[in-house]
Amino acid sequence: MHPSLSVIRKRSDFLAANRGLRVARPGFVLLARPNNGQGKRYGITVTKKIGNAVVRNRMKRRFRELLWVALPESGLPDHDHVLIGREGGVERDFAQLREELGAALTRAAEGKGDPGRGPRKRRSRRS
RNA sequence: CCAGGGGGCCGGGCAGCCGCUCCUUCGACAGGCUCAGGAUGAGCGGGUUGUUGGAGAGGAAAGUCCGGGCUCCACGAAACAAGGGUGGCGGGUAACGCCCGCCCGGCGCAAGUCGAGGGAAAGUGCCACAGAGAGCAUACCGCCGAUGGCUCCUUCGGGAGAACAGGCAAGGGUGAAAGGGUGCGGUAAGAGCGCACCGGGGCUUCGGCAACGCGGUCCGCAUGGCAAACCCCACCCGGAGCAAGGCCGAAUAGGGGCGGCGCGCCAGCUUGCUGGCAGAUACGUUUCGUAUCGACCGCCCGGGUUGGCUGCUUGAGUCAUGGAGCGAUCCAUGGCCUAGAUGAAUGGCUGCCGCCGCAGAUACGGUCCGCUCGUCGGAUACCGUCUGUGGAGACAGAACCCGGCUUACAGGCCCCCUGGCAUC
Repeated sequence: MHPSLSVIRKRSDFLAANRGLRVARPGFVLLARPNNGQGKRYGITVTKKIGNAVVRNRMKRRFRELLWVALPESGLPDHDHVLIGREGGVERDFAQLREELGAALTRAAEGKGDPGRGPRKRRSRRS
């Protein structure tokens, strides 16, 4: 891994990223949010809706490769970057995904995100 | 060759570029700790980064259905009860609901395969629908009507008829199941009523560790099914799980205990310190002196949040050889070390080979035909071979570790067996 990168490990950070910039692309959704000077961090979310463990792991591995290449060059400094897998992301061409991620990062750096999902119903969690 | 049965194994390979995790060799960098100290130094331990060498998902890693190891908790021991599980017999095993062998029964020509396979005269309950009748069985259609009565005839001996009483359970019909089966005799018609064979039950010789089997003998033999309904019998089982459990340091808030038990007044200014007086405790034989203390401090213990380390991979391990056993499996000797991740590594991209289909080329090999039987001549694109092109690539990702079971699975390989056909 590139020395300037680190991994997001806390659930609360993932939830916080939801409130940041949001750029949607056919294979994935990019979330970006400032993190108070903790450097460039990344996280990957692939839900069970996408497929079984094999499919999910493969998607995570490909996304990780993409991020390792793209973030040191064009990532947003001191931001959390979260990639959310979407249906079709596994079959999508790798080079195409790379271009789309670059475009998404550029767009996020300009501060332009897609409209968010709007206020979600809060589900009260036990524990 | 065709059809079928059983068992075992594999489940892509090679290369290039860029990477990940864990060990390992040798450095570099900046900290830390300990020892010694004049500087220097010696040792330890991780972190970052480079470098040398190495390892890195499955047969089901899955479902989490059984059985164990390990850990903590509970508990005098044991028995009983409750609840759950298992259920032919013997063996294997750490153990099992697993495996092996055998027995019995069903299916199949056979190889084989399937079976929760203890108890139904201990008791309770259920047997829907259909059907006349379904558990102290029953009589709808039917059969008979010997016997008694009725009608008719009579040579007065009796005969014929209908089917009232009554007898029967063979045949039909219903059903998953109708109170042994087939046949002969028997009878008015029938019926284990009698007999033969088959089936069943009791007792028993012999064989077998046993389940059970072979035979003998007695009994004409009403007493069904469901126990995956309750139940009875025999045997087994404490609970929770690696987020188990153990350890470590720091910051912040802050609980308990012990000790200081005195918590005050005055002045100065740097506004929380200094000085003085009073005070408490200890010591010194005294009104005195010295030391310490002074509303928060010191020490110890405990809990919460977060992080790190450990548990963590050497184990009922695996391979080879030899031996015991029909086998599951066990024993001996020797070799080997074979993933340890934690928002979770074991990969990303590309090329070639291999697999399948289609098109084309080739008479080199197979194949077919002919004779002069040869290192022969001819035919043919069916197979091989070569070229091009298109496609398929399953089920599925370790999470403390083992033994099983179950379920999913593209394609492929090997061995054994059975039946049929052909040839010798």
